[in-house]
Amino acid sequence: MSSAAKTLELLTYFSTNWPEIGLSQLCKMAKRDKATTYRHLQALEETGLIEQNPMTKRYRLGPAILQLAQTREATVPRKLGVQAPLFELANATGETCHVTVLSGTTVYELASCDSPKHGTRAIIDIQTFPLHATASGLCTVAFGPETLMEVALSNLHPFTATTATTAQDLSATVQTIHNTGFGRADRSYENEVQGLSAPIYDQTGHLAGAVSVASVAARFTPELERVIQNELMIAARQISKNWGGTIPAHIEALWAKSFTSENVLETAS
Amino acid sequence: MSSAAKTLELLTYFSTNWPEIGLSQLCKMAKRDKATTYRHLQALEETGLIEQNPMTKRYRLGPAILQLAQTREATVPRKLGVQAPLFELANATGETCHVTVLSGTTVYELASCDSPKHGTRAIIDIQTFPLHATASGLCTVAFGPETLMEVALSNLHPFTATTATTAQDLSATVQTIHNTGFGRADRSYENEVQGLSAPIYDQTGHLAGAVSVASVAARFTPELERVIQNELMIAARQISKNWGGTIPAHIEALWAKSFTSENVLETAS
DNA sequence: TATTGTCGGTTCATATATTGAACCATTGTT
DNA sequence: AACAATGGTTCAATATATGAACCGACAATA
Repeated sequence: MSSAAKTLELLTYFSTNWPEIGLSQLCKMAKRDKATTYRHLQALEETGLIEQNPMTKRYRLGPAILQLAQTREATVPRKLGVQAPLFELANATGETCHVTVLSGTTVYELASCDSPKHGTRAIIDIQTFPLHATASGLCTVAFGPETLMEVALSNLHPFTATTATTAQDLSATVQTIHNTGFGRADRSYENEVQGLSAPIYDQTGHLAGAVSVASVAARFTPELERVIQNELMIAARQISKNWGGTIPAHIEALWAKSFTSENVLETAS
Repeated sequence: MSSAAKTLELLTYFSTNWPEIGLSQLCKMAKRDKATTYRHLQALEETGLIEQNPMTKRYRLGPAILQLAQTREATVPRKLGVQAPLFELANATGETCHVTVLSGTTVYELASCDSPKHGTRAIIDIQTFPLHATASGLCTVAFGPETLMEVALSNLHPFTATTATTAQDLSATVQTIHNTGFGRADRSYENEVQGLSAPIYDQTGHLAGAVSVASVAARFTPELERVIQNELMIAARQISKNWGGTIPAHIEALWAKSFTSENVLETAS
């Protein structure tokens, strides 16, 4: 691992839950030497990516981050095209929704939206989504670049009893997604969460991310699944459009088939 | 210079004007070796701070930036407290306004706001503000930590004929600011731009940044200066309040004195 | 007030990770 | 077909990162 990578990795320890971290604390978290970590922090501080709270002496993310974010969003306006469809999706399904983006071989959360409908909600607070255990991750593996499968296989951490932990499990799960056009995670990341997802595309024509609904497993029914799938299609199409892309014909075909072959009788509300 | 610092420095080459940069191009800009730069870019890509446009093979800022920005703003909600006062300031003065923040020994732009009032506007598009040549920078030197003076002295780049290029010049300029409570840059960064600024404070009680108005020098009059100073005080107080701080009494005293001793006859509109 | 633990920060000999000239493969141009 | 770009890779030389031990400051404990 390069020194630069180690330095950058420190940034991932800052979150809304833990926004300020002292030197010693960060050393424990990152399992690094104090002197090394200190120098790394200084490099980050020089460029403004972090700053030291003058009162507590602890470190927190710095102002340069905002600069960069402005540039990023001005260049590749992802978030802008996500807000409205995601809000719609949360309202229509009554569940917590996420949009993730694929960058390299990592699935990042871009935005999320809670629905006020239910008292209990599925709350996921992670910054990167495991490829093999979440609906978004699985969907990305299924429709993203092939190399992702290897990456997924290299870390089959068993989150729950139903997490795919063997190459066979995983490839079977992904195969199902290939056949239906929807990502699905049956309590495979958290015990009480049922995930469904759909792929998103941008102007490159490649998969750019995924939109997902995290449903509380206890109230998950075939009817709700229909509703969610329907809303996911709408959201995925809209976000793809906003990102300058379209859902490829073969995915649309899968969705159409999925809706005619299984529950023909009614189109979900 | 540490390898990590070199890596991070690459991020500064991305801007809204130049959002995508190829490997060779970046090497020229940063005056670095290709192999080195490539490895640095890979480290940045691993953490999602940049990503490679799969079409053009060029690099651009990545999605992780947005993550971090969310966390930063959730932790230290700077931007939120700036928008409204800055908009007011731009409207009231009819000029382009900026808010800068001090982090370490660097003055970063946080937000800016154009006024639609005039056809010609002062447009400043930089990400960091020179300490010795801009109203924001000078204001920060005057009221920020003392070490800033040394940093300012270490780079007295002559932008225009009136830029302070000697220790004497600079310390005289800063002394004036100490006496008036307003930062001032008389065409010292760009020939046609007259800058005025006021300091901003946060909950630490230390200077946190500055708010500034960049006026087109051709239409700069004593009356306009009065108006701008008045609006700057309002904006600086409001932003400081939003950031959990207040303008220190000694600054308020300077402002009061400035308004009673010089132009007693009228309080600027 | 002495003791102990923890904090942020620093030092320096050791050794490990970084470096860059030269190289390759691909693509588009003349 | 030769040329000049591009992005990407190799390997010996060496500049750079590393971490155990250290320091001074602070807070809690006794």
